[in-house]
Amino acid sequence: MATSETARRVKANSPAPGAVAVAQRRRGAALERAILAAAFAEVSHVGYAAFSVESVAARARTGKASIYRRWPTKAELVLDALDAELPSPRDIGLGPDCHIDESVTTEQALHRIGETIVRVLSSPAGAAMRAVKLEAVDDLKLADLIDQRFHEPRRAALLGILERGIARGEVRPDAATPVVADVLPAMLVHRMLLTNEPISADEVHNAISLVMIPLVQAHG
Amino acid sequence: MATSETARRVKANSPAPGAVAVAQRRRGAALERAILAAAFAEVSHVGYAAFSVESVAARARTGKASIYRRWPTKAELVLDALDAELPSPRDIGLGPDCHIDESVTTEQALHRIGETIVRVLSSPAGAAMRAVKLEAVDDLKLADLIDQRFHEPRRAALLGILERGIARGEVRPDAATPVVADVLPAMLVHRMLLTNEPISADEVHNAISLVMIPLVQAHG
Amino acid sequence: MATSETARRVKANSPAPGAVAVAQRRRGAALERAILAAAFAEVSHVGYAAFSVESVAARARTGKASIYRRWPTKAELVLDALDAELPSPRDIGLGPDCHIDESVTTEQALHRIGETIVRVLSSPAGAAMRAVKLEAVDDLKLADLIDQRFHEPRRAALLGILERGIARGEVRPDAATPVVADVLPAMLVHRMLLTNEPISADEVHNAISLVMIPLVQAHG
Amino acid sequence: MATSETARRVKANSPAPGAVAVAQRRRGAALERAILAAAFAEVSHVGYAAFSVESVAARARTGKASIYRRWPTKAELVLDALDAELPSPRDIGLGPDCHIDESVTTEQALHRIGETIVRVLSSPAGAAMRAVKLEAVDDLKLADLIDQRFHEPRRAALLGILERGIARGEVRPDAATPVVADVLPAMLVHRMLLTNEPISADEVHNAISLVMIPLVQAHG
DNA sequence: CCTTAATCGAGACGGTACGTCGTGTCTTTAT
DNA sequence: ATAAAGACACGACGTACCGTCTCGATTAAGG
Repeated sequence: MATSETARRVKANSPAPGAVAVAQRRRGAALERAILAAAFAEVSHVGYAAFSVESVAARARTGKASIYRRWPTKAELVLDALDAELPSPRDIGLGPDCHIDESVTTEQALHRIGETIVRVLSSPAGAAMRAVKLEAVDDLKLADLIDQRFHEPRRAALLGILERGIARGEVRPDAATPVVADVLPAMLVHRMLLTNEPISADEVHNAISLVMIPLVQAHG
Repeated sequence: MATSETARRVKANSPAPGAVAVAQRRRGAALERAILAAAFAEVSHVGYAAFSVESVAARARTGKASIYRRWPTKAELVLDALDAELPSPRDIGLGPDCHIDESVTTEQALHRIGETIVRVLSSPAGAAMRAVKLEAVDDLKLADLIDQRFHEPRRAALLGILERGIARGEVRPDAATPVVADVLPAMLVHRMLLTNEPISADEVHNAISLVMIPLVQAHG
Repeated sequence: MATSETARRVKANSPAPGAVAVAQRRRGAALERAILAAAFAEVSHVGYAAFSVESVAARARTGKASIYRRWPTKAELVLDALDAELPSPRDIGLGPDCHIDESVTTEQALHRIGETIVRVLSSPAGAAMRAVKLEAVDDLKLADLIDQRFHEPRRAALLGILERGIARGEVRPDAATPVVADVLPAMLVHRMLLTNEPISADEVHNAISLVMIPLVQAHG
Repeated sequence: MATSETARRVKANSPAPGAVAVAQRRRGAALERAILAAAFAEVSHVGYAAFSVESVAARARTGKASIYRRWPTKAELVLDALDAELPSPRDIGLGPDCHIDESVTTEQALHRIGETIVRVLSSPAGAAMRAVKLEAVDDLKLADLIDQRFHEPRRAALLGILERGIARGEVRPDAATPVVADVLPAMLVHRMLLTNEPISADEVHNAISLVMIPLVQAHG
């Protein structure tokens, strides 16, 4: 039995009368983009908890199967959606291969990256991202994915800043390690998770001047 | 009339005719404890995401209504369950009035506290706690509760260690601030959330020797 | 993960503003009747092939689970729905304990039952019933069920008529067997299945006068 | 941009790189035969209800389009499959021109034909055939095709036997009518559809000795 | 012989329905 | 009154097929 001797439906198939072109059936990358955009919209509007594959499919005007074919879990779908929409380090001029102007000091660069982290975390997308981490609590693979996608680039950007600082004599030579590079994001994320209140500019300033700078500065 | 001889009838409500005594019906505090224990067991076994009120009710051999009457949301139920089962700060040697032996250096004390944090975070209850924390993203009350219950004692303990270190001349005088005291927990929690893998002793060691010590040490 | 941290929806729960009474939630027999009525309506309107549990649930304003709790398969649901709505032999005065007027001859009684069979088979419900048999082709249990519910009563009614005929001297004494009693329904059903055209009164007449009467009549 | 590194990419379309030769692509009649064989296999193995075009395509190692191009509906596909695989009337000794030995009585001939009907109906193909027949309830063309292919030959054979019986003095002169000739097939088909259990030799015997013989015999 | 047009194989696509599960509410029965 | 049990209305889950469609790869035929 299983499924369907589902009545031969009188195929409507009318091309949405009024539509200019028949809205070509999308496939491949175009469809993928549409789904990701819908997923991002969905997660921004209703949040992660209320997020459903069903709604995304409806919003993207596609079938659930086309989504499940690409993303096995809700978390990975949301992750990709965020990835496609959130600014990457490069977008804000801090990517590993981005040139930073000579006049910018290490401290200023740290501020810039700190503010970006805070801004992203504070957006609706940031809330979604934190929620995805929830999912990752019991899911090693997902946790790794988040690390690779979100944290690794920032870690690299920070490492780059530290190395540049060494070259400029502002940072002590042994400070450019991953452990040190993780300190700033860790503090900001932790702070956000703890109190769930907006992080003020002062707090970012404090984290940098009271922790990062003392930690890395050349004792010259 | 000939109605539905086929229908699978709801089974007669006989109270398991073999049961000798019906094991006294619990109520009030006794019932509450049973539910919390079941919730804790559930969250430890299947994790937070797969946690369901239905399963808790089954495990506690009670009805869902008895649970909903007491806890409006899953998060609060789990939080209460954790609260009831997790060791208190004093139990793990982090109480504000716990004495540290003279012979212990600041670095050794930091190690001790780092290992304690890791041990608690790594337990099943810790996993649940992390999940509740992330769930609490939009819930200030929950966030505060967790902060007060889990993080505040550690912050206090760390501040105590730093002040003791200043007295012993091992720590520079201006390092005993809440911001600095939060660095170690932040790093460990962040690390845990990121990769969800067990944190090795080496990593704790690194966090302390590469970050905490350079950050706080007196420049002799 | 599985299901739902499905957003705490702001329960509308408004009792259909304007509704006189809150339309008490149905249960047990009342709900069952509503479902069967909906199923019958559905099968009559769209036919068996296009019949879906989903639509029945919608029409009966209940959930699918309440249907699946009672009927494991579509076929059994339809069967029960038909059973509840179709006339039983007793309804048409041919039940085993129904008294038949003295003045009615065996031949007339056979006509009456033949016409009833044809009428039922020709109704939308009859079409559905035939379709249920399709399902039964690979399903022994279902086939038995159909036999018990639909054919056994008619067989009994026919046997009753034959026995009455023996008492009246119109039927030879050894003709009142199940095999003989099945001949008329078999012919009519077979004829219906074969050509799918309406069966005329003449055809029923022929079946009776050319087959049944010669088969059972006393040779006196 | 950083789009969906997670997305499970459609696998590259390489033609199974280990396969030595790609086993010639079929078309036209050869392909058609392969599809019909697959459809027959499918209907024999899983039955008519669970039959799916998708499975047939997989089994025949072709695409769904190649099937839909040829058969618009499941029923027609199955019917053609049966048509191609089932034995023709002549193969089973029911052809109009098959000679019956002098020594065979009418009763013996009826037995022979009854057993043949039962054998065919009981085969997997017979089950499929019954299902198609029931499916054809609303499809006159299909109904006719089945009638012509399966029932007409039997009716003719039976009429032949009855006429031969008249000539031999075993059958009363007015019994050789289509209505009478349909009685035996009707009973057997009906019996099969009803209970879906194998029909024993005894049952065939009963149908003949309790119904056919009394019905047709000369009263001499 | 080499195009060129079919048509094949594979499977993505937009859908519908499946049967299951968990939600939070409600009802019933038995303490 | 409240506990236990579980039915109920609902909505989403992830899967299976539907019938249509697109996209190379293969072929058989025609120039």
